Amino acid sequence: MAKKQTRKQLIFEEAAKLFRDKGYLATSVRELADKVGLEPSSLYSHIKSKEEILQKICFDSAQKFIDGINEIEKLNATPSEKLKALIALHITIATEDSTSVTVFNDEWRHLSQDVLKEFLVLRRDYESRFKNIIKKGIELGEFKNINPSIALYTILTSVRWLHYWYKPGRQLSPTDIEKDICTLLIKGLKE
Amino acid sequence: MAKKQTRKQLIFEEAAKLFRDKGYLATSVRELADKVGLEPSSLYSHIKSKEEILQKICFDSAQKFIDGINEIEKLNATPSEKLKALIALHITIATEDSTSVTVFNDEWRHLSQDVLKEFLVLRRDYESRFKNIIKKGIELGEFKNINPSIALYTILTSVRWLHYWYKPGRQLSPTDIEKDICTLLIKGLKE
DNA sequence: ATTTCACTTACGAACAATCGTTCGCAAAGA
DNA sequence: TCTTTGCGAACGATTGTTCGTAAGTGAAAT
Repeated sequence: MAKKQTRKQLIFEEAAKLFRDKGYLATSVRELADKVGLEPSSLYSHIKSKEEILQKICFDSAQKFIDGINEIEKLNATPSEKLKALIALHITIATEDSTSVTVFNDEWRHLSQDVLKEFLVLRRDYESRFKNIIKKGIELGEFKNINPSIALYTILTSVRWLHYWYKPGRQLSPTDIEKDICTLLIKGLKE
Repeated sequence: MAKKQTRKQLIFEEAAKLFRDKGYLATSVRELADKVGLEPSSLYSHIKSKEEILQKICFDSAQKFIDGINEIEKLNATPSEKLKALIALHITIATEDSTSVTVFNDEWRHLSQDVLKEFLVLRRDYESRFKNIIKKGIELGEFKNINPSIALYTILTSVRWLHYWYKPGRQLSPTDIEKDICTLLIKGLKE
């Protein structure tokens, strides 16, 4: 039982790495089997399909963001503080689960129709809640009167390069990175 | 001759759209042929290979950015002004060539080894020149003392969502968008 | 301690489908 | 007549997955 969990886990981990490095479509089941040390057909004792793996990665990652924003919304804090917490959340997830998050960001569109629809609902909901925090901040005069969608997407995507640059063991810690990105987005680059 | 150009152009345009919507690997030559109104084999009277199309899209887009930064570097302007011009450049390209730029951003990694190497050289060079402008701004005290790489990548990627949100005919013009994004990145969201 | 039994895991072979591309040949245009 | 363009058929390669079967595993029964 414990061993089975380990094998299955290994498959998902190696798959995530391959999806990240080559993309979902460019990753073959045979290649994955090779990484895990099995024959292709043997994989199917552990997984239902190749797409099942992508689904798990995408929805697990999504859940992390949702859990995060759930906590942040509960906070008794100003929009400024909540926004900072959100940026911190994204950076934490991007540095701690860099592999999965890259796949989540770049490969979700290869989900099959039904699952894709589910996924997009989650995403739309998340974006809407994020946007509400921005809107609130504008209302209260904490934020500049910028189009909320523009602010939302600029902030959302401005954290999406991390996986490609950040390597654990870099001189800069996630905390340092977080500080700089927060500064840039909230106070601007200009001195 | 004119007709040939038109046909070939049509193929590249339809291919770009398909690559944007489904990804390079998920786009089949048969599907492309269908869009163009030809049989698959007939495509090869106009193109050398499927990858040739991807190459053209990627390098043509790259050239636009390079041309842009060439002009900007020549300007007798402060780093602040140059940065603004760079952001404007990215937004202009993203709104005017939204299709190609999306492919350029998301599909370059499917270029074959040799060409990929070339491509990455161009990109590294561009990023380095962009970063130098940021560094200069920090030196002169125009910009905050943020890690230049972090500033670079945050700015670079913060413009990459446009293709997904921007549709010609939206209430917001590219100029409006540009204004908001510049404000956000340079002066920050905080009032 | 040994045997039995059910269940999980692994394998080799093969499947149908799809992929990008080639080839010989005909039609069309200059 | 020569070159360009288009087509149908087919190529070899690769794709995700299935199937029958054998080996391994752990608990229950002898």
